[in-house]
Amino acid sequence: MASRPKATILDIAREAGVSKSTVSLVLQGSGLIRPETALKVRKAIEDVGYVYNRGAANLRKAHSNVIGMVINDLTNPFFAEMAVGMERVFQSAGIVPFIANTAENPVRQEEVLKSLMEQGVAGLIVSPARGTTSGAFRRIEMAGLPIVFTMRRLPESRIPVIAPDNHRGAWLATAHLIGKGHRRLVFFGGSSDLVVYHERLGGFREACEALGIAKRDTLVVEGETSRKGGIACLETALAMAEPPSAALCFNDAVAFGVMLALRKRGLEPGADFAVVGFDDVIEAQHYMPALTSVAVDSAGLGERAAHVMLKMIQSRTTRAEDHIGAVNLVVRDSCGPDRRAGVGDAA
Amino acid sequence: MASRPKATILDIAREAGVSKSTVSLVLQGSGLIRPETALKVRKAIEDVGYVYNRGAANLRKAHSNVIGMVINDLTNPFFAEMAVGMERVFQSAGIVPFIANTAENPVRQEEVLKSLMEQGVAGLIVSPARGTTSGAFRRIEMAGLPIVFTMRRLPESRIPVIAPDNHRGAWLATAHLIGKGHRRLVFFGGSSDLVVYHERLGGFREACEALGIAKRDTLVVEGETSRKGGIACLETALAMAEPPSAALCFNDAVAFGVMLALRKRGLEPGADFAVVGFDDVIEAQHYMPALTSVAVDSAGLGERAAHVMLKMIQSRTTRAEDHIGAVNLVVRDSCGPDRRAGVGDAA
DNA sequence: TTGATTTATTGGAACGTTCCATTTATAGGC
DNA sequence: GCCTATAAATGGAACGTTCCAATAAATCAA
Repeated sequence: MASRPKATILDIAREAGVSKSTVSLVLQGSGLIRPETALKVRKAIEDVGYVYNRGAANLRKAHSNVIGMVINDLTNPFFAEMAVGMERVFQSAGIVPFIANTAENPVRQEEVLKSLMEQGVAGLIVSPARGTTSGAFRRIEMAGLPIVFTMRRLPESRIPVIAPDNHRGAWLATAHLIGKGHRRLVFFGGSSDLVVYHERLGGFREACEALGIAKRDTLVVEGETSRKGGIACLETALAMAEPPSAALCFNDAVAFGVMLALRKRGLEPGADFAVVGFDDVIEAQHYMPALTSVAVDSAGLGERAAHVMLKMIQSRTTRAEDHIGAVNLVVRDSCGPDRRAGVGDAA
Repeated sequence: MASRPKATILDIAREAGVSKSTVSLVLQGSGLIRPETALKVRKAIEDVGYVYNRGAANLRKAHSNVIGMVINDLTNPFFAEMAVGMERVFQSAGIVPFIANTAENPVRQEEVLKSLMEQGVAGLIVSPARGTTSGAFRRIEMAGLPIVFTMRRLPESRIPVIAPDNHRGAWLATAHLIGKGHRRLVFFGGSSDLVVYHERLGGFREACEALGIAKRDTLVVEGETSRKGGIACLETALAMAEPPSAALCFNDAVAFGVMLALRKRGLEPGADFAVVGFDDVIEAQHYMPALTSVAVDSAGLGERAAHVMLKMIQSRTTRAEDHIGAVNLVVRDSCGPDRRAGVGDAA
């Protein structure tokens, strides 16, 4: 039963009593073949259990129907949502996306990209792993393969990027916190090797400055962009001589960690300490308290990225416009007023 | 800049002043070539920006290094965890897993499987979409391609399965609830087109029977295996003339939905209504209250599946043993005693 | 030196497709 | 009947690799 010699179009041709060219034509759905002949061929295909060999085909026509999707952290629901958005549009274009996970590991990313290219993908959608060197995509660009970045950009690369308006999102969230009466704020999580980090932190800082928060009252604690990182961030913040009363978190995962750590210390998120997240993953609305977060429409960004990729493939170009997606702050229950100041409305 | 003609080993050969065979040998890391020659070749490879064409190679050697991983719901963190487990072991074997999502859609699944096969994968790890017909994998079996199922099995298929001990897990969870004094229990979520459903429901029923719960006190409410499904389940249960006091949920997503719906009605999960989940995803421990759930070690199952697949590929067989993974109940705060009975300890 | 042995390198056929240029069959016009 | 136009089917070269058998070069034994 194991591995009989695979059937080829020649086997089908023999079985159906036609030539290999005819079989090939049928396979491609050409209208040149008489319907009855096509039927006969299709039956033969079924009978011999034929599997199309795309590798062999690509040897001639070099137009594969798969695109690679390289993601830095599959366990972050945010990326899963984005992936689903992409799949929606690719499906209707007859393209199959293969997803590969890099787990934030540049070495792994290198392997994965290599493998995808060797496989002859038509294009690449990449959310680069942290610490990716700027040369990592040189080979891909050299090969003239369409590529777009999502969510993250590389410092000095000219590869098109599809990402949310991080700066604005952070600005909005920060303004919200300040509006609630908080006067000593902190930015939690992320690290400076990420461009996104600078964008979000920039929005935070500018909002603070614009709305009259003193420099010495706008704090920053770097950390992992995960629940664990959030826990650690809160610990360091509370250990300060003069702790902040509100935090903007790099993403929702960090915010969840912060809320968790607050609870562990007997503090109530929202009432005793305000926290706002970034990304607005589905879980955000289901937490207790529900998390105020910057919605980035991950599925929409995924769709957008897919469309850009499609366009690039069709027009065989390697250039495209950046796309900065709109964001909006979803206010829920995780940011009450600053207790000490006694300003603002109840959560 | 766009799409120059791609370099082939012949271009490299010319560049390096050797034959194509030599280049091929270098590419495969053969020890037969003189180190200096190899170096010269590698330099040429770098210079011309060569990309290996695995499709062409597979035409001859038919041993690809990619395996396909077909998952029914990428947004369920449970599967992402499993995927990560698999990747760990594949990576060290030099195999690249490509992930494809079917979104519980059998038609989509068909397309994805076809594409993966055409791409010449070495094997397939599949968590079948709900409603998959038993014939869906016939072609794959005919082709003698190694395939293993994870998490779900098909009614009468002989394809090896890697899955948790659903029956036992449900039994343990049910016994726990009964031990807490509950006397009228319900099973929430899932539907009978899933084999897993029958396994878990079976464990629930047997435990009820064995531990003296009357048939008319063991209820069942089918529903989607999602948060939304959980919400719906609770609504129907509370609308009953004689509502249950505790629920075993098909999975954690359903349990989260149930807890959410309880809150909306002003009921406290754990105190007013006991709920236990299944899968023990990471979120379970972070919910309020923390969810009691059946841990299935998803990453471990993923690793297991990967190992089985590796073994199948090496021994070029298409058979393998099923593997039923151990489960254990993680008791947290979501199951207090039955209030009405006033039995058992405090949560 | 000559042959035998080992070490490096090479040409050519094969893999399963596509596609162009042909050939063969079918129909239409007179 | 023959010629032309169209429709349907076909053979062969090409795609980029691997691998076998063969050659060329280097080393050794005598």
